[in-house]
Amino acid sequence: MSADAVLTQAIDPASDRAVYKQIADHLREAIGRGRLKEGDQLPSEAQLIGHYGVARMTIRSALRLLEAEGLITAEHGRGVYVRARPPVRRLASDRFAQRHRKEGKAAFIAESEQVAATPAVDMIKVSEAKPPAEVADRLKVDDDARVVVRSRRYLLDGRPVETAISYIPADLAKGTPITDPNPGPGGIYARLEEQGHTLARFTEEVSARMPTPQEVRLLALPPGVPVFRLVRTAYDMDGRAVEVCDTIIAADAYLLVYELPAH
Amino acid sequence: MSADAVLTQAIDPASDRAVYKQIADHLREAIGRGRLKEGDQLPSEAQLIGHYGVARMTIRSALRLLEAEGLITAEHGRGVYVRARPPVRRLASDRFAQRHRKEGKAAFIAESEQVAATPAVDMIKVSEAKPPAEVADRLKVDDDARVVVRSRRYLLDGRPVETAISYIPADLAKGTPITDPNPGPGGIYARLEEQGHTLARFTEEVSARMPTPQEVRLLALPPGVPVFRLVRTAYDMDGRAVEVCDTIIAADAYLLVYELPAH
DNA sequence: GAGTGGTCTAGACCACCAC
DNA sequence: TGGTGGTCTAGACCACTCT
Repeated sequence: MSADAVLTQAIDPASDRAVYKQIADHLREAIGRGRLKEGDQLPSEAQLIGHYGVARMTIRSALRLLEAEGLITAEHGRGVYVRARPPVRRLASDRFAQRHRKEGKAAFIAESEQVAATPAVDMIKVSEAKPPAEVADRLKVDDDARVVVRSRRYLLDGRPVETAISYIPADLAKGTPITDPNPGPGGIYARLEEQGHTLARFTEEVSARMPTPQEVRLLALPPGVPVFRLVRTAYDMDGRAVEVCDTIIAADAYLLVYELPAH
Repeated sequence: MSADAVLTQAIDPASDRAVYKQIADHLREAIGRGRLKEGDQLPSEAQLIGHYGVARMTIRSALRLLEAEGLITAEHGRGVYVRARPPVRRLASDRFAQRHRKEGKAAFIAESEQVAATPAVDMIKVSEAKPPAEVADRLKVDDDARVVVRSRRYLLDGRPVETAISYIPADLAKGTPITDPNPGPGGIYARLEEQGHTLARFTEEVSARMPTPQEVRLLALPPGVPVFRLVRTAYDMDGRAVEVCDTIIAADAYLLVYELPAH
């Protein structure tokens, strides 16, 4: 089993470094050097206790450290495994370009075709409310203006990958399918353009942090995986902000690619 | 003290949820609702033990959970505090635009002026080596081509904020100050343009993950803070990749802002 | 010196999984 | 049923900070 290949080092009792950190160092190094590969099972807690001659909590402290670093996942009743990184999806900065909407496909649908996965959307909720202050700022509307709030979750092959909440000024959405759960072909951007609000540009604000417990549930996130938060604002040809979309995605599943001007 | 305002709830022994998770829920809620504000001290472990009537390890499990979420930091001998978020620096997508180089200022220097902080660079190392495979791909050179490797760390007001490693094809750098620790006014981009490689565009690939122990040291990162990794490739007017820069920054200190085309 | 968090022990019982 | 990880107890000693 993997134990023989991994359990080769011993604790240095003279070292100032805590025993559990030394054990974590050994395991991290085994993963880094490829002695433990993605999906491999680590030695069990009992084996680690036997090899290092320490108490169980000391072993568990080491494992929790590596879990928080995103290197391993513990599976109750089965064992501890080297975390397998999910296939990475590239999000290109032109993914909202008009040409991608011409065939009546919303951005998420078009992307999912490239990775040959089955897209789905669930937990769709549409309501009208006052915008959060952050959103009101970006839409340049009053705090007590009304906005249509569209929230939903995206899935690929049944696995949740993204949550999103869109905010559209109510006067732009009223009387259009934007207020329906299903906004029709091409998504809400197509509907906004039909209303004369041809999209001119977007800004996207990217941050990253550890997920909230709610996000852990919604995206089925393992420990040690941060999330990206993308706040995208869409502007029409008149420079008016017509939508703000607040998106949360698992950071280990995405690579964001942007073009920067040099002039 | 804060303890009275916080220690108001009790464990539900009928709940399936683990006791330490319930305690973490209480404290997380107190932080979320503002009963505990940034920088506030949490009740001590002894106070929490007394209030909840559980063993110390149970309290510590709850605190470690919140620490991994980035909500609190423990300070040895002092107490546990609600994590204060550092001031956020905006990195705009035009930060490498040529106009910002005209005054002889490298990007980092120009940015630091906007936040009225004192910039510094240390740990500068310049060497020549074979590029990592990822870099060779982006530079479109052979794996055994030679590149100049420039690594350094940036600081604001003495606090480390960024590490960066640049890779420049050796034939572009030879005989220029690019191989010197100090590349001169405007940085290496100014030197490349002097050599006739006027910069046309950049791509930036953004990922996020938990930091390695080395990154924790170099950037003085607290637990529960992910890092951004930015891999930027610079292209000249002929479409040739002239530099790849691999940057690590603390995710809690940065907001990345990009412009997306709509056409 | 008093109070704080950091590490570690040696047990216990439970829940989940695979055989 | 045996092995796995998840939770919890009741201690101990240590290192750090502040007064």
